[in-house]
Amino acid sequence: MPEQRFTSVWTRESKPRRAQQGLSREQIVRATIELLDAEGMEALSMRKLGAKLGAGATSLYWHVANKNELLELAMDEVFGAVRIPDSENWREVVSNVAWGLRVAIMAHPWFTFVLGSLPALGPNALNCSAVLCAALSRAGFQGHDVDYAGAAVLSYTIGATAPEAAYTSALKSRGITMEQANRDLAPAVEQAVRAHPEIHARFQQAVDSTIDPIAHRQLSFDFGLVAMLDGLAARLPRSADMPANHLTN
Amino acid sequence: MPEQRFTSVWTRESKPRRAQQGLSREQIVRATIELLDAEGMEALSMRKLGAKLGAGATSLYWHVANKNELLELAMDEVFGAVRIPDSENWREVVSNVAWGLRVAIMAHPWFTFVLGSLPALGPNALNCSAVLCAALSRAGFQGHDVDYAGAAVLSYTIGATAPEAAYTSALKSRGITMEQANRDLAPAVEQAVRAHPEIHARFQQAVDSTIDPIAHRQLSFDFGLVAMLDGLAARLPRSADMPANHLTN
DNA sequence: GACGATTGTCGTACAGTGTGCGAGTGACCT
DNA sequence: AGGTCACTCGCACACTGTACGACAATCGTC
Repeated sequence: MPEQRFTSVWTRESKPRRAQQGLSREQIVRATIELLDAEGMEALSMRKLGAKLGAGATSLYWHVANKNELLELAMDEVFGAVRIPDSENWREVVSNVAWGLRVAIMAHPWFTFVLGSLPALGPNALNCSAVLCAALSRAGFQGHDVDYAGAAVLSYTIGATAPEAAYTSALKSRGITMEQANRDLAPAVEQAVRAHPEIHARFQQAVDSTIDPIAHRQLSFDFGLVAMLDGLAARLPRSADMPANHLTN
Repeated sequence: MPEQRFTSVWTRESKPRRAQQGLSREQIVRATIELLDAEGMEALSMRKLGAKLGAGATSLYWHVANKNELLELAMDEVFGAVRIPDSENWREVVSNVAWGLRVAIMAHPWFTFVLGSLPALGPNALNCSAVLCAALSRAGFQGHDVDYAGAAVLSYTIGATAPEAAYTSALKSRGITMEQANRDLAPAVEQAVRAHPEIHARFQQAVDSTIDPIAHRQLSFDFGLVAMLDGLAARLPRSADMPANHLTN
């Protein structure tokens, strides 16, 4: 049996391109993202995408090996949308990248779906990593710890945002408002809270509607991010720079 | 237009069940997990699942509303596989739950895929949350901070493990060994590292094969987890309990 | 026991999917 | 002028989730 090779958009050299004419890979990826944003993950089909571009479905296969490659490209584009801050303060850099990534993910909820199925090896993903690592390196981390710390921040950011994006996206794709969902969830939540009194706030938005759920989640995200940064800072040789002075009480 | 309602396996009361006969929901979920484990996400089809159970494909629809519900159930089963520790020490509890969840996810790589598309509202997911929150509450967190801290740990754990599981799963489903993948990735990695010298360790497994990649990732996971726990501990009123004394240097 | 209601199974069918293949088209280079 | 590429696309195949309605089996009630 001939052993398979590992392939990804990022592991093959690109084909030579003729002068601009008709479809281009960039154009296709852009259309893919538009379609995904507008109609969600399961509405994306090659035929629909082709139609949107005024082309046949199979024409796309000249520019892209398969649908998965297309998704890899789209995912990396989201990583590319993260604005990279320019600052000397490592906490500021790391924090801004994390927030930027969060915003990008929330704007493209299908992102977490793709991330769950395909590895993220694109240049923009690597760049996000690299920016974090550079800042952490300047902060004083050394050796493997640089990568570990960078991965930790990235992991937290993605892990915190993914379920949130999945949820809002699930609502949107079924055409349900958040109020309606909260109303539908209310009995189940009530029962869950009765069984586990410890988690009263996690779903409190569903019962207590005076709290803005979006603000609530931002607070939650910030709490974890600050904790992570504090934990990292404590690892630095002399951590004389800046206490944890953030918007959480 | 009649507004849609939000539905999930967990938001509808279960049907009355007659005495055990033929298919059962538990049996179906078990078979689903077996099939997913063995052949991966995209190999799961209702027809194949029916065949595996010696039943027609559409018979399944009596016990389950649709494929998504089935995935929700399977996902919650994974949450249920996390062994809940019994300890007074909050760090031990939290740390063990995090590691347990990590192990469960790695054993069922399709998990992160489902998590990316469907919200996790099942009892076992809630229970994981609740156990964490209970420990954190005993540790001294109060009010919303309890939930925030619990969510932070869960988020980090999932975010750190998801891409890893996705990657190994992608390899497995294409029948590629890790050595082969590393070989295929090597040129791309080399180029990436040249462009971003900051991230030399993230892919070092691909070049320097003397490091066991699995151990490497465990170290990385532990690093972030300890940082998160340290950051949380620092938030406690009097953090006189136990320094960060773990396997990282 | 009889009989209607409920629970459960399944064959068929429909609309739609990703993508392999091979024929076609036009632009470029020699 | 002729050949070689970069592309586009129609067709076809195997396969998907699931709505529907016809069946069988078992139950509660008389």
